[in-house]
Amino acid sequence: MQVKLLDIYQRLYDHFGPQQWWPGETPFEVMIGAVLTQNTNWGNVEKAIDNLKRAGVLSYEKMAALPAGLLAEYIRPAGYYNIKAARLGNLFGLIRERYEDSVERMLAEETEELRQTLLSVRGIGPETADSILLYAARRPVFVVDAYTYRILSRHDLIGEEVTYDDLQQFFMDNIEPDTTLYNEFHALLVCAAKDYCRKTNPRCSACPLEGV
DNA sequence: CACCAGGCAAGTA
DNA sequence: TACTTGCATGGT
Repeated sequence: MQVKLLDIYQRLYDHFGPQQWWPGETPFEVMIGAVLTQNTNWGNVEKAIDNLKRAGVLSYEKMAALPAGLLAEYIRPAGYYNIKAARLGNLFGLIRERYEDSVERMLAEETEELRQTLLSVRGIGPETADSILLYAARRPVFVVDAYTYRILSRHDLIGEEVTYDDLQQFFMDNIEPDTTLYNEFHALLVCAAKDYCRKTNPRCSACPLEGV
């Protein structure tokens, strides 16, 4: 492709500044947030995580031992609380059975192997798996989401038919592996989509990507 | 009131 | 295979 992705990144960074996404205190907290934020506003996820913190159960050992119904109550503000409680339970099952109850051992797994393993968990799809890899395990893995599609297609940079893996590969083929850069770029695309590329606002006015 | 939010899986034909 | 639906709270 002719357009330089780094040019897009630079424009967005100049316009919006650093985003400092996902400032969780531990990789475990970040991982939980990755599941809770599925199709959900981050503000609601913070409420759920705050519930877990105040209850003193925001650790693998404590959370994995909770009855499903109680876990669901804590994460209620994040929405879809029953299904998310089940999904977290599935993730804890993976940690128990494959990584000997050790989050550290899981996060130390080789990147591609860990990605495939995460994808085998019911309730963890590509975006959640890659968010865990990038934001919790700090691997240089690009996270694609609905906003990534929307922005690139609105600017005629991709076709409507590209898959998640296509788009991820496109970014990773054109940008050097860099965890911090991938982190900021993803956050900036979300930021731009919210401000200029909403579903109800197909024509961007004052868009920082005008003319790319 | 309607619409949206940092998805994913199951059901239907 | 290709669409559609369910899951659910909270902010604008």
